Amino acid sequence: MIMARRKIAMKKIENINARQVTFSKRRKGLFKKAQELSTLCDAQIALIVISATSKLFEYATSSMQQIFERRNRHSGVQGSDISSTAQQLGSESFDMLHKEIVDKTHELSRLNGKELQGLTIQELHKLEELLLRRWTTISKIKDEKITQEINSLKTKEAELTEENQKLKQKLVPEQRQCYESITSSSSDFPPDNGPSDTSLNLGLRLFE
Amino acid sequence: MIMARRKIAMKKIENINARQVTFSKRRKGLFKKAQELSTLCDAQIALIVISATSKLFEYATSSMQQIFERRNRHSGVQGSDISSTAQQLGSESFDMLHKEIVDKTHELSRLNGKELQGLTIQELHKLEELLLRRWTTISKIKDEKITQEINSLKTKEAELTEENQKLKQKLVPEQRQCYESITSSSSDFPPDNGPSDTSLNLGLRLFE
DNA sequence: AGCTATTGATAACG
DNA sequence: TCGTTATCAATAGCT
Repeated sequence: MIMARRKIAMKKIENINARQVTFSKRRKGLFKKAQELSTLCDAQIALIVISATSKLFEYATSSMQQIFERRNRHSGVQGSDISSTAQQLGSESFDMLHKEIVDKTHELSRLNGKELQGLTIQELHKLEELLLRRWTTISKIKDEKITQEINSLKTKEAELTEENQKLKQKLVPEQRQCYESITSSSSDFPPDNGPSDTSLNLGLRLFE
Repeated sequence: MIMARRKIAMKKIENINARQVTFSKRRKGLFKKAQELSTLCDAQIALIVISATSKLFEYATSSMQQIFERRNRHSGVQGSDISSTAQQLGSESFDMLHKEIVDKTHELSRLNGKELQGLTIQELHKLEELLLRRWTTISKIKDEKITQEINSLKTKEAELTEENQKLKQKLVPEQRQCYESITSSSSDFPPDNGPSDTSLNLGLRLFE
């Protein structure tokens, strides 16, 4: 590239002001290109840019956003049965991933210098891809399971709420009054905007 | 952008062949732009692209690697080394997995086939460790969130159940009977038959 | 921030 | 996939 009125050398722009301007312009262009590539070719993209002045800019397609999870959630939550289930799930996945990596490594070891240099690099790339794919797969499966779990709980909640309503209707007015407060507190629940989202939506979203 | 002989609509290219070609060209262009931006403006950049067919491509400046290595070391505590401006600007726990993959890949790429077999294996082991650590971290964060969500739902459920019981006690025996079935059905939960396995097995085989 | 002269990127085709 | 080329897009230098 390099363009317009005149070419510029492909080296660091020394003039601070000019560099700043170029950074702004090119950064914008880069992000646009990234977004277009993802749209046109259905690719998953993550892009992080940090300026010389340490300003951070990032872009990620939704599928990549999962990975941008933030850790600002501190839960003081004790392990429920479900919690341990989740942990278990994690361990299992972990073990499988680990096993795959070990196997792969051993297999590569067996190649034992017989292979070309290029092939080794190739294998490395394969491994790398494999790992990423593994991670993605596991992550996805986990999400699905979690979503199921949560939906199940929500369904149950709905059932209970409904039963609740029915029961209340059976009560005489005087009795019902005793429970008014409880009722209202439990019926205004987190706005159920499409089940399952809560835990999966915290990615950042740029370009949307 | 959109260019050349004719403009193209900014939507997914349906023709598979054309999409593949465009992906190749644009990806190349995008990486070039990224490289130029980093050179001209002394910016730190990490870029990961995954094609619709799950092929992985990435680019990262070396300075980016250092930053993330440092950040990863402190990944345990959120506010520890956040004195740096870059981290203040948000996304402090940004995509460590992908970042590390990128870093590692570049490191490995730099070996450029010249290295000994043993060293390659070493690198593989490093990569393995890295990925596992990343995966674990992310998995943990997610589990925490999930646990929170689920516990919240469970609390709600308990409240409703309790209220339910109270309401039932207010009913005369004949009425109560009508709801016996509902109660029991909603309390026994989906058979949690060994979570996660089925779906985790669809992994690809190695060296396919 | 805007404005253009230029150069760069690339869609269509071979 | 690779090369060519007509066009469109990005942007360097100025204001």
